[in-house]
Amino acid sequence: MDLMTGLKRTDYCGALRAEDIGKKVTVCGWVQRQRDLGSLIFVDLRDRTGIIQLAFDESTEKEIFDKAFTVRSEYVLMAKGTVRERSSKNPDIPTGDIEVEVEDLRVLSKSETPPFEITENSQTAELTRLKYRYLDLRRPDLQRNIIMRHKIAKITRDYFDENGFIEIETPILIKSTPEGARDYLVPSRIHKGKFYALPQSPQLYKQLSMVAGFDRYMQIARCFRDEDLRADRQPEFTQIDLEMSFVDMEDVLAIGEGYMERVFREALGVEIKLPLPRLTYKEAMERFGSDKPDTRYGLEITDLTDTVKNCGFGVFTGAVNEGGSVRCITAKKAYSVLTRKEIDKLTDAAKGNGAKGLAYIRIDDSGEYNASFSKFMTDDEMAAILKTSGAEAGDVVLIVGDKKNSIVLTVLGALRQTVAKKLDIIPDGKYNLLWITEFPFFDWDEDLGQYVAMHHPFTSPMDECLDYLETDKANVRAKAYDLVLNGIELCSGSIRITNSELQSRIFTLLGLSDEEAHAKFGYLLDAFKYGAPPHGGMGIGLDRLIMQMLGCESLRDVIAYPKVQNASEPMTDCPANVDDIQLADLGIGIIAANENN
RNA sequence: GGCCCGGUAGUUCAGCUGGUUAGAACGCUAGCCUGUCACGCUAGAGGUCGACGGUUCGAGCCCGUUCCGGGUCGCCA
Repeated sequence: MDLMTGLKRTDYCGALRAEDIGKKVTVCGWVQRQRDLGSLIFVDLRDRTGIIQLAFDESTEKEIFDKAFTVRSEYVLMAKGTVRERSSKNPDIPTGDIEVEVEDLRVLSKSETPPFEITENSQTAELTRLKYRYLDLRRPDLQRNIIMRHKIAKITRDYFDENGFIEIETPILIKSTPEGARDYLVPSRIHKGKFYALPQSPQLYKQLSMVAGFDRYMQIARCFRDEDLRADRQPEFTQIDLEMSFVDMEDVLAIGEGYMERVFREALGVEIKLPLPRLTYKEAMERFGSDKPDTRYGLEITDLTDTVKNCGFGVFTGAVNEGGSVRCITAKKAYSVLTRKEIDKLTDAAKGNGAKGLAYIRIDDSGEYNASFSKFMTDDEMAAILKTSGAEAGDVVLIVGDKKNSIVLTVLGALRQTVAKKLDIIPDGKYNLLWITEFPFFDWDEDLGQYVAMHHPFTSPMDECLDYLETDKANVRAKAYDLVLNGIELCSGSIRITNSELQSRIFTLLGLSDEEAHAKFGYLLDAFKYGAPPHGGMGIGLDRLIMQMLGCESLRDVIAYPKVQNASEPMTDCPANVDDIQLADLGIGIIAANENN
């Protein structure tokens, strides 16, 4: 007899309620726990909706009771019976008023003792959980996360569909364009020695879809980047990719904002106030020292350049005289937390970020201060710094000066985050979304010794910058925008270039000859000869969005089968060696095989 | 590639200044138990202390190398 013969599930475990008392039900799921009281056995049966208690009484159904006796954790059961009121209720679970008095029990599958308990908030090492990800995913918190992910994807498709977007699948095997992140390469059997690449994003295909006249495109697209991992970075990740024709930046931002409002409302019941705040890149850097500022807390950067430009401390005046600046953050009520020892740690971190050092003033609760540089300063000069920085009794001022403004700002930006965590001033349950606009078009690459595109070479410069593209590259700004959520870059996009003259000007500025440009992106440039509508778009990091919405600390908590830090997957043990026949088929030989492999 | 943190029963951890047979809790196994729900009680099994090498009369502990994991910088148009 087939295991399922004669039985059909009528209800999910967690869906049963007191209203169902008296109802004949059939439920199935996994054994959370079996409690054997002698001549009475209880089994908690779990499925994706929750837990229902099954009750077995030796005196009424001996044969079924004996079967229940053998049941162990994670056995798969199907049970038919009658819902009844419990004689002692459990107020801690939604089904705690009822239980199923079992009349037919089938063990559909046995289970070995699992390597860790299937419970919420597991303390088990993540590596162990990832080796047995199918068990880890049974845990209620991960079930919730993955189901929420489904829900968000559904809201996403609904929203963009209602706004006239067409979902188009773009290829996974594409041509490598070795710019930006490293590509994952896929060898070709038919064209030995040639390679496909996995897309870092569907960028060029979505622009081609605009040329093709689809007008509004979206895709929940898998993207691949062969770079090192972080808590918020996986080598393969999912992006809500979109592109719109006949629009300017405001239209794209409006669609993006509308999406955020919708997804937060429908998935979390959280209202996001529109329009979202905006900061230019320059403002964001000067106030927060970051192009993805966390605005849930203050601790903003103050410019001390004017205050210290004539002071007695050579480090400060030197920085100012060489065209740099001196700036600070003022940590309120930080005297007891930011001890000398802590500041030493911060100094090391600041040096790691490129600063020469870190100056500080610590003010105790009586207003007495102690500064790392006070012996170089007059009392008036110190007083001026305290006044500009807004420091009061109990505060700590952290000061960085450098001949390069970018170093001063990024170092203070990093300190700002570290100090906020140490002071524990970052509020929970807040979703601070904001746009960053007017990104620099060019970025100076120290290694290459030339300017490269900060966003990508198809990004349109701002109209007012067109006059000085060649003469003042450092000040050219782009029609590029990011959406930031609680200090994480959630989304990035731009208005694209559709004018071929401008595009070739840009390629020239990036040191790309016509031939090179054509070899790399010829199909796009050709396409633009046949009527390209003005267009722009963006990509929204779906994994990061879900991670933030659910308050998770790692992308691994919202991706069903994630990779670990060395880009491998512990469950399947990939990547793995392949046999020589496969390699021969592809015309590939391994040059530097690791001896340990 | 750099830096920081970690690796001891199945799981989470303790293990002193280097000193006898490496402990606890949970889980697991067996027995008892009629209203449990983290059931309770009794007994039991379970360890290459990540690996290799060194110092030492003696190493879980000290040193070196290495592997693995986490975080981060570089990197991520």
